Amino acid sequence: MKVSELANTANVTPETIRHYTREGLIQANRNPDNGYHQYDKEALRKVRFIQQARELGFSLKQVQDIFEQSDSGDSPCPLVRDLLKQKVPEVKQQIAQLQSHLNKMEAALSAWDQMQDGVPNGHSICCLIEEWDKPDDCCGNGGKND
Amino acid sequence: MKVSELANTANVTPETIRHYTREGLIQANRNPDNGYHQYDKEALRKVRFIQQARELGFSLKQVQDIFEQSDSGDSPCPLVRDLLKQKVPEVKQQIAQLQSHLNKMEAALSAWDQMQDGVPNGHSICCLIEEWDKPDDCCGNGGKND
DNA sequence: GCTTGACCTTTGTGTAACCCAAAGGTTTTA
DNA sequence: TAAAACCTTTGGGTTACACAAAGGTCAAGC
Repeated sequence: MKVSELANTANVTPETIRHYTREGLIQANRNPDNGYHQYDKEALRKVRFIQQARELGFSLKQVQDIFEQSDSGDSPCPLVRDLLKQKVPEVKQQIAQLQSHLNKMEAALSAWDQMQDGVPNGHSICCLIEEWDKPDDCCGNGGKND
Repeated sequence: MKVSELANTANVTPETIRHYTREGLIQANRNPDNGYHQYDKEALRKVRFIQQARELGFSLKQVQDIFEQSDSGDSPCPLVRDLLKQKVPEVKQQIAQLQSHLNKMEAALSAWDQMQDGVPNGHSICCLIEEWDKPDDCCGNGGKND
C-alpha cells in the first residue's frame, strides 16, 4: 500500500501516516522503482492500534513504548495494563471536571435566557464566566430584569 | 504588582503572566525606574477570568475576542453566550466519548484480572487496546485461562 | 561598600501531534 | 502527450505555555 491507500483504509490523513513513519511508529519499505513508501498489513494494524490508544488519551510516546515492548518479544500486556490503570482515574477526573463545567454552563445559559444583554459595568467582564455562583446578578442587571 | 506577585495571587506561573502579556490579553505599565512590568487589579481580574474560561475549554483567542468586545464598550455577554452554546454540545460529546472509553478500560481491566500475562501471538499486539470487543480472547490465551 | 541571591528583562528554543505549502519527481488518465 | 493526481523531502505554523541564556536590578547581610 502507498501512503494514501493506507491513510484511506485507516481513516486518517496521509500526513498522519507520514508523521507516524517519521517517528518510527510504523515501518515502510521503499519501492525500488520510485522510492515511494510501501506499507503492509502490519502497518495498518499498528495505525488502527494507535488510533484506539490515542482516543484513550495515550501519547505516541507511550504507544512507542508498547510497540518496543512487543517487538522485543516481551508481552506488552503488563505495560498496557499499568498504563490503563494509571489512565482510569485520570479519565474519571476529566469526566468529573467536564461534567461540573457543563452544569455551570447550562445553569448560566438557562439563567440568561430570562434576561437581556447587559453592558459591562466596570466590575465585571462577563458574569457568565466570571461569577458562576450568582448567575442572576449578571451583566450589570443586578438580577432585576422583568 | 510585579510579575511574580500577580502570578502568585492568581495561582499561575510567572511565565503564564508573561505569555498573556506578550499576547496582549492583559496590560501592564512599566515602572519608569527599572522598566519592570506593573500590573493592577484589572489584570488580576482578567487572569482569573482567563483561567475560568480555559477550564471551560475556551482558547486564548476566544478570550481575546471577549476582551475586545468588552473593551469596545459592547457587552461581551452575547458573544459569551454564543460561545457557551457552541461549547455545550462539544463538551457533552467529549464526556460521552470519555465515558465510553472508561467503560471499555474498566471492562478490559477486570477481564484481565482473571488471566495471566500473555505473549504476543503474531496477530495481536495487545488486545486490551486492540480488540475491545472480545477482552476474553486476549493476549493469546484464547480465553482459556483457568 | 560589596557580594550574593532572588528577581526582572528580552530572545529564542522546545513541547505534542499533527497540518500545510513549496518545489520537484512519478504515475495515471484522457 | 499533457494534465491531473499522486509521491518525495524540507521547512514553517499551530496552542499554551515551559525553560534556558545573557544581562540588568534590588534587598539583605557582612
